[in-house]
Amino acid sequence: MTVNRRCIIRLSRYKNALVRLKNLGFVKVFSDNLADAAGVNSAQVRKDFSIFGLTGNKRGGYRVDELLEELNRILGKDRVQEAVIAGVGNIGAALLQYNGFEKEGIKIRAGFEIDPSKFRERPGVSVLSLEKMGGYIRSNGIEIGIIAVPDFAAQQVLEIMVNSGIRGVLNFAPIRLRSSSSCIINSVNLVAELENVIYFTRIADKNFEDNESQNT
Amino acid sequence: MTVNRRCIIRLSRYKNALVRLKNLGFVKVFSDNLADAAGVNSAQVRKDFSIFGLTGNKRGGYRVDELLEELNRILGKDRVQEAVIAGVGNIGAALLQYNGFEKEGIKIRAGFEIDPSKFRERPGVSVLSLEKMGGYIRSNGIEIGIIAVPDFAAQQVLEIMVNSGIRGVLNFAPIRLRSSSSCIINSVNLVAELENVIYFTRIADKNFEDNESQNT
DNA sequence: GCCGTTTTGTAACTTTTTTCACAAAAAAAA
DNA sequence: TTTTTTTTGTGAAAAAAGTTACAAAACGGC
Repeated sequence: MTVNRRCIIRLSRYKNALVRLKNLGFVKVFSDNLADAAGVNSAQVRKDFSIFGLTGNKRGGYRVDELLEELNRILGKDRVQEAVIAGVGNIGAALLQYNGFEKEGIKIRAGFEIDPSKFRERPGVSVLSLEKMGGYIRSNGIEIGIIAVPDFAAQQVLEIMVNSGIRGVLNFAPIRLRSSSSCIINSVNLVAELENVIYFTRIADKNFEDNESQNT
Repeated sequence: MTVNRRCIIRLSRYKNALVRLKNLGFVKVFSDNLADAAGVNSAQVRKDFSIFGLTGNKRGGYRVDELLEELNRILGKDRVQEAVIAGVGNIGAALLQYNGFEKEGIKIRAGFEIDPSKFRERPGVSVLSLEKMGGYIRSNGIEIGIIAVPDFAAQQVLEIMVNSGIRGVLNFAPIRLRSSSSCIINSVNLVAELENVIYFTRIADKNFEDNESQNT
């Protein structure tokens, strides 16, 4: 009954599925369809919806339009969300230009770097000195930050962000960040995610070999 | 007692923490230290270790060297893991050059694209036509794939990968991929992760406002 | 060598998350 | 209109994940 990280991730998935269904001309949708698209049980879908008071019609399912609008509202899409990125290396630069965010109403306003060779003024998104980050966040009232600096610099960058008014952070540095409760942190560790794939792939290989040897 | 996704993610974190501790000159480590570094309970650490038969010494903790070696073995670091990337747009290009993978013994061998303007032969990593992907995977015996193509192309790319011998995939396309059980899929949805941050940030703001209005 | 202290390993418990199952509602069919 | 069918919404049950708590072991000081 509580709203947790995974629950919100599921809402994002339902939303994505709905956008696709809408583009295909669907007008209504059943919990079953969304469950399938999100890879969960249909009761899970209905339960998630009930948490947020999203209701459908018995036998009629949910109206795609309405549901999409509600999900967008819940996920904060009723206004453009602005964010900044610290660290414009490989990952940071990619995110700075990534059109997936813009499509979903998230606008990356600027990037900040320590390496001057990466500075550049651009029409939409500038890359500025990391020293200017605090001031930028404060004067533009930015609340969301993305950390894509090396692990040894991440905690310090976080502190600048939080002190300047950032309330939520998506962190790509492979280290645990500590923050006051006033700042939400969500970490994505790309290496760990790939190690995860590698682990389960090898396990599967092993099981397969085991099965084969059993068959002999 | 079961090995699940989160458990392996934790192992990666313990491993990262151990590397840092080793560089700081630590010779032994306690479950407490690792728990702290990974943001979990110390019993969780010991339980995770017990699943894999990793033992320490009562009162003596764990030897950093040994533990690191064991974790590396479990996570498949006893040999270089090779991977290919489909889609060399923003995210794909960043991952192609990301040094975090190489540092952890994961070698991205090639990228594959549909857009010829992105083709290029490079000393280490070439970007080739997507049409060549199947052949490349097969002739090099690659088992791990990274999908960074747009959502509408992802399922098709997955099928080429699986048919060519890929056994595990890290997927960045914001769509649910369906595969035979012979291929492990782990999806990272960057927009959903950021939406997650935004959601909880707004909730926190709301609670804060609520608290303030209570104080008035 | 003995004693107090610290830390592991794990069994039992608690909490969280997911699934099952079904009454109630509503559409469609008869 | 009545019956049948389908699908929601939600308690209750099950499964999974995480925490507590403590006996057993091992280190260091005396």
